[in-house]
Amino acid sequence: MVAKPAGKKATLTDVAQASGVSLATVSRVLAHSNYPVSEAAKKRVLQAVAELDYVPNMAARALKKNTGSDIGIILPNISNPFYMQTLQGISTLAMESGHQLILCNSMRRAEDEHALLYSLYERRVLGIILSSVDEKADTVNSYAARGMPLVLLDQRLQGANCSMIHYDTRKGTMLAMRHLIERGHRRIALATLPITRWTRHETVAGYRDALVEAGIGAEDSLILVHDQEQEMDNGNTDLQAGAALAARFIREAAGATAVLCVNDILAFGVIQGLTAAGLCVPRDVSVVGFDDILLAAAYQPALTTVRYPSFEMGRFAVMMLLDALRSAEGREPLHLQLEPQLIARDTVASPKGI
Amino acid sequence: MVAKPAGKKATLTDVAQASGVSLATVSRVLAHSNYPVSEAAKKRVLQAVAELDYVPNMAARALKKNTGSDIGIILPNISNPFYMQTLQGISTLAMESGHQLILCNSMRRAEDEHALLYSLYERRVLGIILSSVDEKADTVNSYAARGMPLVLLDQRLQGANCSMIHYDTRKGTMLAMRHLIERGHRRIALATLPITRWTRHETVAGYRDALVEAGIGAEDSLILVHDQEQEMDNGNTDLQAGAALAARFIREAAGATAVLCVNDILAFGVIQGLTAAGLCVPRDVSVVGFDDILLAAAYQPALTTVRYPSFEMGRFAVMMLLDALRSAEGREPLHLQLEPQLIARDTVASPKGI
DNA sequence: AATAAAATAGTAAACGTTTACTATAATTTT
DNA sequence: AAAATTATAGTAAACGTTTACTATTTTATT
Repeated sequence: MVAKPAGKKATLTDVAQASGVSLATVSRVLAHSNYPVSEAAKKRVLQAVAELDYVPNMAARALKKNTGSDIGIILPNISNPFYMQTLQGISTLAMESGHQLILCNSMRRAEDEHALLYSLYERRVLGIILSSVDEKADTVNSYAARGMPLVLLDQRLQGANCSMIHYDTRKGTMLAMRHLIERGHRRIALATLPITRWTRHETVAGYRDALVEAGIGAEDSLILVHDQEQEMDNGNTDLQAGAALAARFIREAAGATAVLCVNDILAFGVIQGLTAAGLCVPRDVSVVGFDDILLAAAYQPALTTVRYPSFEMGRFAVMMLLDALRSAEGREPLHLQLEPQLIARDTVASPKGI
Repeated sequence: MVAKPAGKKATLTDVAQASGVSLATVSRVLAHSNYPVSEAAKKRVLQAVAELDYVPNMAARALKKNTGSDIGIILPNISNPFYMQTLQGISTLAMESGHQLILCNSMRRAEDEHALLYSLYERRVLGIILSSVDEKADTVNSYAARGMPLVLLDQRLQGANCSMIHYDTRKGTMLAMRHLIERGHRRIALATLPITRWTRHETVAGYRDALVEAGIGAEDSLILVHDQEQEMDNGNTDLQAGAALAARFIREAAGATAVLCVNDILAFGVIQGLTAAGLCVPRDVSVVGFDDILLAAAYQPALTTVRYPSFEMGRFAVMMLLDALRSAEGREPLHLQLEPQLIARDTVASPKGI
């Protein structure tokens, strides 16, 4: 409680001296070793600790034991509400299991991502949870080969030799498409961000599959991809991209009665753009999003969307990491796929005239 | 590039051996010391590093140099979009200045917060950015007295002996109130979460001040505080709290034409509750929020709110920390107050009949 | 009562760095 | 050309822990 004036911090040696026992005994008491120590000695040590305001030095411990207890996590963009939930899941489980989190932000730049991976490796983190912006698996594999446990978050990187966790995006997309088709929509647009990640490719595939399945046949002119550079990402860009895509929808997607948006924020942007142009959702155009972020339900009209269990994804990512740590060296990478769920709310209606 | 088979990781000694120079020379090359080393030696060292896939051990370095380079951050709830922006600001500046972030989640529990503070102290972080849920300043002060640089985020803790950064909440509240009053509102309710933190007290004070200023006079029956336990916070609670408060507004705030909500999410909840009860915003009731989260602009109707520069708050928090580190020991704690700004959008109208 | 096992305590050697010293060669300065 | 710097290299002592050994005492087992 009482703060020491200043000066150097007390060390184990100081405590040993003050309590009249050996260095080893002090260490045993303080590191909660299961080596037996008499109650008397324990008491004296604890008292000296309190008197000297001794605080263990984790760097020394980490050096000696040659292992930290931290988990590294690299995200491309912290301010995406979607990752927030995931981060909450990660943090919850990490804390429960006594690990601390080193949070890194790659800002969507592959070179920053590489630098961060390296610095996490330097720190000897236990493992790394990564949502990579690198489209090649080389870097990731080089760390995997060095024995660093890695979990790829929300993606499936071709040729990557590590565990991955992601959603069944194709299925999710089909869920959304069927929902629209069942309500009578035939011309359905897809509003998407650049198709780089695997998950986006899956979305496009699911979109086409559903169209074919329904006997409508795919028509790529209805795939609206937002090409604009996403340099400075202040989190606002998805919203703006949505508005821009709404404009293109009106111009280019003649006769389309519905639009599928690859995430909820994008959907909000689209709805905003549509509304600004005098169109009414869902009367004139139906809209479906992805993710089911917290605000999807609060939106007016409440957003119909495909729910991905983002909190759970975070928890599972940590679980996979811990599991990889427990089991011996040679463990096969795990692939986990989480199930999507359609949440029908108020942005979908039957097209006019039906 | 090439991964080593397995085995122990290479150390400085290994590199020294492989390159035929001394340990000291290797260290000098690798730690970017300004001690002169011949080009020839440097080259040989670098080559050996590549061959052995040597990676420095940060724990050893931290031990020897007796200082880490990490910044700790403790938030009560990561999944609040408001903190997200702040976190982005923190992370951006931290990264620019070469620091890593240890992210901790106190889950709104004071005892967890204490444990986290201790473990950050154990790690010898450079400083801590804290949004405390503890209403006493004792714990914080004990770390401040031990010389740990601390920045309190988004709050002003009475008697705390450390730097703080927060918004001018009272002014922000008055801004919002004046906006409503100017448009003819006379009976204005305040929808708030439990009044624990200093910032909430300021809100209430600002609310009363504005009412008095306008010659209306404060009437506490229009202050609606959501008392419910906020045990498990999945981020959804503010939304639900808002809906609950909307119900109370309708029951208890007879004749009120507007409601001020202490954050945007709460405002969304209130609007939802109001709408569900058949009331129209802003025709029947005007609503104002606080924070201006990303989605406030995208909401339908777009939310009128008081913007707090949350991204900047994050940046400033890191700046204050770095500043405290640069300047010698005895530095007075800083108090920084950020200016609010009213963002007039579509949830405020003149009351009916005017 | 003798022996084996467990409990308790201490000594000293790591862990992988950085850096204060010391030492020598190369370069300036006078 | 001698003296004073400067550049370069090496040795060895920390930094604050943990833990393998060794040594002693206590307790349990026969």
